[in-house]
Amino acid sequence: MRIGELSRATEVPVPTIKYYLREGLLPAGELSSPNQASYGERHARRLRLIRALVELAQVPVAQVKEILESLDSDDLPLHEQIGRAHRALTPTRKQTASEEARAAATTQVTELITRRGWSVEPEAPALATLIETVAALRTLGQDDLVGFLDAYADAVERFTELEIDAVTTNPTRDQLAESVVIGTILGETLISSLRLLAQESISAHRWKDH
Amino acid sequence: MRIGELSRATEVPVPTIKYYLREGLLPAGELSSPNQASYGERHARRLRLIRALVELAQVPVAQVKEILESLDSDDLPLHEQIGRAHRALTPTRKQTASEEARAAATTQVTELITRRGWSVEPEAPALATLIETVAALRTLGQDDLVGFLDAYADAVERFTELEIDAVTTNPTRDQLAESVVIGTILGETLISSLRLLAQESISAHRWKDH
DNA sequence: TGTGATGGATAGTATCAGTATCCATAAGCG
DNA sequence: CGCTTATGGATACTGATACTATCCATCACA
Repeated sequence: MRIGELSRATEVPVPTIKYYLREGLLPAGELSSPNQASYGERHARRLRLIRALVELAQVPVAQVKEILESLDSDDLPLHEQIGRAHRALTPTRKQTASEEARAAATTQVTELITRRGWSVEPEAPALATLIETVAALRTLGQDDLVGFLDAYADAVERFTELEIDAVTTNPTRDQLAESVVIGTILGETLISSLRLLAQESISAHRWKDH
Repeated sequence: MRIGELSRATEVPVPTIKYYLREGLLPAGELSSPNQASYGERHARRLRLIRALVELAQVPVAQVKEILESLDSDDLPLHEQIGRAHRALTPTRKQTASEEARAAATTQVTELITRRGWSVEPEAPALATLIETVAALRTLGQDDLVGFLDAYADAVERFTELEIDAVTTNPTRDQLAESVVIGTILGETLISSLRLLAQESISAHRWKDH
């Protein structure tokens, strides 16, 4: 495949493909002469993955790069690969909450994690986000939602188990890692749109009269 | 409160507050003279909400504006207010999937919705996202994840009911609408960080040896 | 009376995700 | 063989977003 065919096969414009090549998201094609390269099915597959992450899941290009790098480093233990992808997905946010709000939230989240028996490294980026979110909800006067932390955790635990079961059926390690990453990211898009639909449907019934 | 005090109270820089004023995210203070305005607790509250949405939930400023406008239009029925906020949250995405992948996904999603008895308008933006996501998962060879659509929907339905119950305890309509919006948006941040933590924890146990 | 803050307007900046342009070369066609 | 079109690689440009910075004519307050 030359670049034009790759473009037609994936519906990604040629200049965009060139951009991804420049940025190192897509490995270079095999050069047959200084200005002639050929791309294979692997490239098409990778390109489709990039588009799904960038367009659908709105993952920034720089993060997509890190995620793909973690996928490509199959010398790492699987758990470490997943950890890297997670880190790429959770940008270090500015701390929004006040000192004391954060302290309270930290205690609450830590207790939640102990209660559930989760093993989480203290540096996990998602932990910081969770703490900031709980603190923000408190500050915004939404304490009742915070009261549902356990209910959320229940639900989340349940489908995470399912996901991991599903994904474990993958024959090779490579495919396994890729499935986990796709599942993590597109799964989120899936959940969030399902949630919006559920909300609309339930709220329509509940507040017909308001 | 003058702008400097508002800035100190919320830890938002003065130029940023001015920017939000310009963009119409924050209502102007009450002018006592041509260059002297005073802001109240309502402004501080609004500002904290803006920050939570922009920094924590990464909602683009333009969308935040629409969301706030829907909150402020309490002449609309509640369900319509929520619908507007939803629309602001789901940017119309480019269609990524191929014709036939989308057709298949549409059928599957429609069946899911019927099976669940959800009432969803066909123009709901989340619907389009859901369809594109299912199509993308298929294209990327993750059919097994698509098989879990019902399991996801179960979980999502369960906590959406809880949220709506919680939020319904709010005394006034204004507060109710605000709670729904905050719950929708920050709830998503909450769920996604819980999910990442659950994944790390489960994957650590499951793949110690990989 | 003068020092610092304020409202309002306008301009500038950094980052991001592409697009566009150029060029020397190569491939395919008649 | 010549001509058109495509290609790889480099560099430059663009439009959107979310602020920052600067200016200036007031204004409050010590």
